[in-house]
Amino acid sequence: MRKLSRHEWIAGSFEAFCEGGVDALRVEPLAKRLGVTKGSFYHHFANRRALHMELLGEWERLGTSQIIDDISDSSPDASDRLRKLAHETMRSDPFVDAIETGVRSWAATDREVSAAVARVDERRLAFAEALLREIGIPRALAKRRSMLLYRVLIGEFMWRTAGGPIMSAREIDEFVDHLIVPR
Amino acid sequence: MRKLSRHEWIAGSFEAFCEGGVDALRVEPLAKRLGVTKGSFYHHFANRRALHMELLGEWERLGTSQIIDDISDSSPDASDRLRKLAHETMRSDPFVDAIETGVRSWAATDREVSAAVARVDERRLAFAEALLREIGIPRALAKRRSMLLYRVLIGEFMWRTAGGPIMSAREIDEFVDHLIVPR
DNA sequence: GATTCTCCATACGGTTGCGTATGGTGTCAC
DNA sequence: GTGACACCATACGCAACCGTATGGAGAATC
Repeated sequence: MRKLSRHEWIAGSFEAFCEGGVDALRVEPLAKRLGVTKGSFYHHFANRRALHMELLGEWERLGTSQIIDDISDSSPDASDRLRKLAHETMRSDPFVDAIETGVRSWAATDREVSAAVARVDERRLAFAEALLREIGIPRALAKRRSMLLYRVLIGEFMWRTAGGPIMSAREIDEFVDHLIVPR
Repeated sequence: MRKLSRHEWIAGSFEAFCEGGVDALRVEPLAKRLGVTKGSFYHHFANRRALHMELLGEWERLGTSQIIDDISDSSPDASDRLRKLAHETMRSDPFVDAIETGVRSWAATDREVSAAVARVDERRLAFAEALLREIGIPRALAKRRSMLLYRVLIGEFMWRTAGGPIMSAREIDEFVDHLIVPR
């Protein structure tokens, strides 16, 4: 008899989420997928919603700290770090694409989710804005440019998910060049 | 006894789609919403999928011609038209936001939908690219910049749907300025 | 006013999924 | 080996929804 930990349930759910969004997070199909019955699920989670919120929380935790920590001490030059941030986040990764677009789509019909997305967005934007200010861009302009960067990033995720061509390194560089120009 | 035309069904479905995405396009809830029973639905449509494809087709038809026709003969100056295009498409309209994000989210899990989205994207991109070329941007650069514009647009839709601040006129202008700079 | 056609209500069977209740199986502690 | 505990299977009731079958109401046609 197969025995699963709570974490194995979460990991399996993430996979399912990537393939089918929230709608794929159904107890019985997940159980079948994991080779158990829903008896296992209801041992680990109170209900369906509990799993959803667990995944959302996980996304929120990883969604900010991960990349930010990675970038923060990569170079003493702020524009290098910004460039690296752009390349890292734009890097094509079907797993990341699916999660980011999935969560954002989900947010459209769920207040709790959109609140989490808003928190993540805020932290990511603050990070990008701080980099731009360190480069020497004045406050208001840095704010606008960081939002522009973020819109491009979200657009890129959605775009790739729909099957569009990946943003090339050259495009990314051109774009970063524009962001860091003093004006 | 209330009698509905096929078109009234489609219009009502669009509303529901704006509020809840594809998932809200369910026969019985829609019927209740429209004040009839599903007997009416199955008189006008073969099945649920048929309605979905009808709406998708409608979106594809309107999604391109609408704005493009509006812009095409608005000014003799191409950069003015590009600026107008940016402002028009970025204009905040909850109805448009919901549909654009809803269709794009839907595309993530449905081949037929993602194909339609790809066709619409292609035509919109071609239009923007043509404007940039008319302005004098060389072919390859115009292609990259039109894709950048489009990513920002998609990002803006998703961003607003999640509750983020609307892109200001100033931000749009700054961005267009960057797109039309000769380099 | 009988016929016909359009549109719809109702009833039905079938599927999928949620959540609960209950008991079973394996694994430790001792 | 006997509790105790963690984990799971099974069975159940319930709800939502799909699609079909059938007949009825109303308007139009003649």
